[in-house]
Amino acid sequence: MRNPVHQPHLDDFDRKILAILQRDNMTPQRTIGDAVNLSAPAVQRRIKRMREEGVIRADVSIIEPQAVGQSITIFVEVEVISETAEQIEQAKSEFAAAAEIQQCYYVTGEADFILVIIVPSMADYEALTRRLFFGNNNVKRFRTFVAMDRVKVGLGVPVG
Amino acid sequence: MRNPVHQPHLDDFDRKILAILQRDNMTPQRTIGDAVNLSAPAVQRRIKRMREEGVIRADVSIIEPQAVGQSITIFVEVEVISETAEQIEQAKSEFAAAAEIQQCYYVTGEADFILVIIVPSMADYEALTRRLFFGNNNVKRFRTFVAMDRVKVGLGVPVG
DNA sequence: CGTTCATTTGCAATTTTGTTTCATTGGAGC
DNA sequence: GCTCCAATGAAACAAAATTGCAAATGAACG
Repeated sequence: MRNPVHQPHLDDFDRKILAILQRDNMTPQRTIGDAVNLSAPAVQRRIKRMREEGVIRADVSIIEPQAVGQSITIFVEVEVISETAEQIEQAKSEFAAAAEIQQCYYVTGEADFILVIIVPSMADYEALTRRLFFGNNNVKRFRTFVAMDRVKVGLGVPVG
Repeated sequence: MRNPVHQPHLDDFDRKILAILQRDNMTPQRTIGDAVNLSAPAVQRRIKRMREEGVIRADVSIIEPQAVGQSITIFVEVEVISETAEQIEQAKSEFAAAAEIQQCYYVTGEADFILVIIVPSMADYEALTRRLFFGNNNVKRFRTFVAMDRVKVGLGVPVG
């Protein structure tokens, strides 16, 4: 997979295929072909190309966290003290390495990082804060938001 | 798919299978079988069961937003004025319906909702704020964070 | 300790799906 | 109008998923 996504030319077929795949990537290519008016091989070639170009990043099963005992979703805004390139890179790799951190973004605004964390219990979250925030002397402060309802969860993007 | 996930008994096999699937759900069942020491049909039955139980929510392709011209990721904390059940439900369905809103959580803390938004440009975001926030008289205030780097993005959960 | 019953498994056969081959089509440029 | 190039569909082929079935496993009970 090529890493930088320059400006891959995606036509209408590609976009329709993507729309289907990001809803259900187990859809048979023949079915996709019927939906977009293309033969199965044509669909397959386009999918293969988009994978190689990095348009399609991954193909995954989405697991219900509750089913595996990870029932609490938490947002954290983290503000750091020093924002040198080195310190930021350090924080990024630390956050990226934590299994409990499902998503991590480096942002502008009143915080530096926003984290999405999944844990089995608040006790686990508390332990995590000790390890990740109190145990890191470049963290100035952090603010916690506990999710009561995961209203809409996904990684779908508008393609049309 | 059964909606409520009661207490599905997941054994070690199931968890190992899930770990593989949420990394790459195109892995052949035979390969999974080799990895977990089970025959392909056994793997397939377990996957089928976990789909029916709702342990596996969906199977999707992950698309690189930039590749489809959606290059800006934005976090928004939304605070509402009235938190009656009715008003909250109203807000939930409104946010859930917006294609630009990739994720929406109802949270405790200094905000009521946290949104993850994907748009092609800041102009689009500005238009969206007018429609969604300024055009909604139950929104007290909202705070915007623009993502400079998507350090870690996914929906994987710890299964081990 | 042995029997029974329900569940899960592996193997083999079948069906479905993915992949490759190859001749054809439809333009773009000359 | 001709050539070249890229993309396509039909058919053949390969690989994977799914099903049927008999055997193995394990727990409950006598």
